[in-house]
Amino acid sequence: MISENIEEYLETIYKLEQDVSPVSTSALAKQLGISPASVSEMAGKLVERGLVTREPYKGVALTAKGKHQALILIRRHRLWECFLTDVLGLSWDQVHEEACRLEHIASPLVEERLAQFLGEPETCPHGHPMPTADGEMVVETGHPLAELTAGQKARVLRVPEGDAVLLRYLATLGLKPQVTLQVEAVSPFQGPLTVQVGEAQHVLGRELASQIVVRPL
Amino acid sequence: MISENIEEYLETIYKLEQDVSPVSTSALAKQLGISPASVSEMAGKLVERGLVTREPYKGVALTAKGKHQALILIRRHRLWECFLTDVLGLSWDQVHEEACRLEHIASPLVEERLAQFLGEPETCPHGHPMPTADGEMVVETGHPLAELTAGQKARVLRVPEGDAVLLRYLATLGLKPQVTLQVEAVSPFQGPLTVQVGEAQHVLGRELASQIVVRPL
DNA sequence: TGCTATATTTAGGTCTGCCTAAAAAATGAT
DNA sequence: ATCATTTTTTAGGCAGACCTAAATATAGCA
Repeated sequence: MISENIEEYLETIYKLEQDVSPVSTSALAKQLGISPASVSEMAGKLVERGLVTREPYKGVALTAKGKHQALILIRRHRLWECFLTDVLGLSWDQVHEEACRLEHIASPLVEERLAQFLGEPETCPHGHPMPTADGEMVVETGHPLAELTAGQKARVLRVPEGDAVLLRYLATLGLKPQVTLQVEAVSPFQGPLTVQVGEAQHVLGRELASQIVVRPL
Repeated sequence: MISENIEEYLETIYKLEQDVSPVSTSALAKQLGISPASVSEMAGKLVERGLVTREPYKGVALTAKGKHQALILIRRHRLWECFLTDVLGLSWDQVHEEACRLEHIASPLVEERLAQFLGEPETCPHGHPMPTADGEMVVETGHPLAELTAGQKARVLRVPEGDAVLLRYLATLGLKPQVTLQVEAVSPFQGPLTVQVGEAQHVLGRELASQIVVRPL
């Protein structure tokens, strides 16, 4: 009844809405890699189905129903990611793309059994929280690493999930969820941060550091 | 490059070709649950892609390329079936349908890792052989249970995979691959067979018995 | 052999989801 | 406040995969 396509829209709208709501046509088009015209057209269909509300020339926002759907999708996505890393041993930069396809497939039964088998994981391999089976999600509040000051210690909460190149780099630094680190120095004027991770010290660009969410200790 | 749709066609043609080749338009249409007209149209596209050969008004047959593709699909299908039963604990009547969707998703990497994780299974839960990663399959020769005579012992090789109702019934009889049985009696005039399975005796209609493939002992 | 019944193919149409190009609305800079 | 730029929407089209109805080919039987 809800096509894979529509599922992709819902998920993408959900993610973009974390930053700004409503989500503009162009932002959605860019993220989905299709033309704004197509998005505008599809927005109408999503409204018809009661999945989003729309303010013409402003953008779309998920309804409760749409949000619920999106969270179910995100749950399935993240469960598959856990499966692919923990069970099949894929690396964390490979699993997002695979899970993007698998998420549309899992029936509620498979979703439930998979969650049980994995031990009801609380986060995906990148540290993002697992929505519950009934479509609720609690996001642990944190701060971008870039906001810390010299001397502060913190634990990594989550890292971006979609950028494979970035993830491979973070893996070499040992910067993954649960790891604790200490900021050694913060260069002024949006300069890089020096952080201690385990035995090693690394210099991180401000742009990169702002994408890593941590909890100061 | 090859759509899910085309994958379904290839798989279905492969299965129907086990009985008769070339596969007629109407047989394919019936199996896929779509109109003969649509099949006829798609047959042309499959020819263009070099996946089948076609004799107008006769039917289609897989080329080497098409057959290879089909076997890869069947491998993925059966690997997912193993996963769903052995790992997630679904019953054998539930897994075919789920695997029909999953088979289109597995990348070669996931396929390989899944096979390793499952211990390179030789058959699916219904006893059908697993094609190799390079698209080869050896089918153990057997006989329909219906062909046995009274007194013969046999081991079950495989049962039909697609009919959930049938599978639930067979499960209650304990008639699954690897099980040994003995034919107690064969009623004449296409009548039922009486078979001993473990401690129990069951009466099987001839139609049912002809769908169960066994190896006489 | 000829005719009827069945199977197959062709023709024309629908729906989904994308596209480009053009029109309309909003934004922002002077 | 106006005008140029950007964003959004509308209009018209295309491809994939399905449909029904009509035309054509095959096959079985008298």
